[in-house]
Amino acid sequence: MARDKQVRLTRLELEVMGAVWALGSGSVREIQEQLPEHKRPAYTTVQTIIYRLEEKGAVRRVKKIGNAHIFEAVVTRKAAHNRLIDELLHVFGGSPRSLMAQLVETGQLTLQDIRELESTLSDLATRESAGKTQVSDEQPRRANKKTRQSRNTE
Amino acid sequence: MARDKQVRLTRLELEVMGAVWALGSGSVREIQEQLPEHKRPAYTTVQTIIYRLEEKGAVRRVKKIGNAHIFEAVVTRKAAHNRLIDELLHVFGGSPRSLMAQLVETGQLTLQDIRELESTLSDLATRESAGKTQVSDEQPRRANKKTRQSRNTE
DNA sequence: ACAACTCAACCACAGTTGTAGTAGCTTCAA
DNA sequence: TTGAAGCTACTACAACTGTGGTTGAGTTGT
Repeated sequence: MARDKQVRLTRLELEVMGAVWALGSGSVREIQEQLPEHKRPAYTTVQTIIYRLEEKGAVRRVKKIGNAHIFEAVVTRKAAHNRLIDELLHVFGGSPRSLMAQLVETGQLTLQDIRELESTLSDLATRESAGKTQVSDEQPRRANKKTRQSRNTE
Repeated sequence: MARDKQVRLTRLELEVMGAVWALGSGSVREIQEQLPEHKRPAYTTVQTIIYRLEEKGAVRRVKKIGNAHIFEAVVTRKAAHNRLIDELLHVFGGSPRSLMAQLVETGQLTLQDIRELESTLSDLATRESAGKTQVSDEQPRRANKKTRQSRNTE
């Protein structure tokens, strides 16, 4: 459960959060360098965004190494993604189905994908009864022994 | 085919476009009144948005009734939705699957839904071979004789 | 101990968005 | 033909976004 903080993130903020999530934690410099070189803003731009994210409560300073602050995400990737989905769904009149339909229609989702999802899912539903199972947040292909500490809040 | 105009729409603009799509065409007043009463902006606010949408090429004036201009959408609902999906997908690392996974995880999409979609889809795929089939954009339940002129661009 | 670096803090600024007021045409009913 | 009502075309403006410069303090190798 754990009520997640609801913040609206802009495009650039999301981009930066992406870097933070990928890093786990890091300095502004590290975060900047984590961003793809082509669309990599100036150091101070990233810094500004980090500050704004901090005000919004999306990241926080955890410690200081040398004279550099180390930041980490407060808002989880999942929470942020959820927010986005909700907004998208709102536009779609709240129907996840029409969303999916369109994904299919544009070929972004194949029948194949759906079948896979379905089987994964029904498996999951079955074993659901006994023991908590966590659906992985990302890289659903590599089923390694869980990427980092993924708490229930994540 | 038919290359659709790619415009970025803001939340409010989308809201207004929603009204325009729903109406087919209408005056600023009609569009305003089409919006849900709770979040209904002032007349002039809607007017401003319409003007901006016009500049962006998302709507156009089709005629004049009395002294009121009648607007209609240039950008289709589908095109706009697609744009949104693409952006969301970008955030999700381009994977529609993780998007779906999350929809499922949050219970916004049930196994049931997926199965239905799957069967609808495989049916469709089968008859695809012979004759163009159009997956409906909205209200998939009421199969009435097409809501107005829906051109191939829609 | 100091020069060379690196960061943190601020500041700036234009473009976008949300929101709406005002002034002045047009129309329509009397 | 006139006045009310409805519209259009402008204007305003604050908050939010994207982008990055400047300045000065902290850290470090030599």
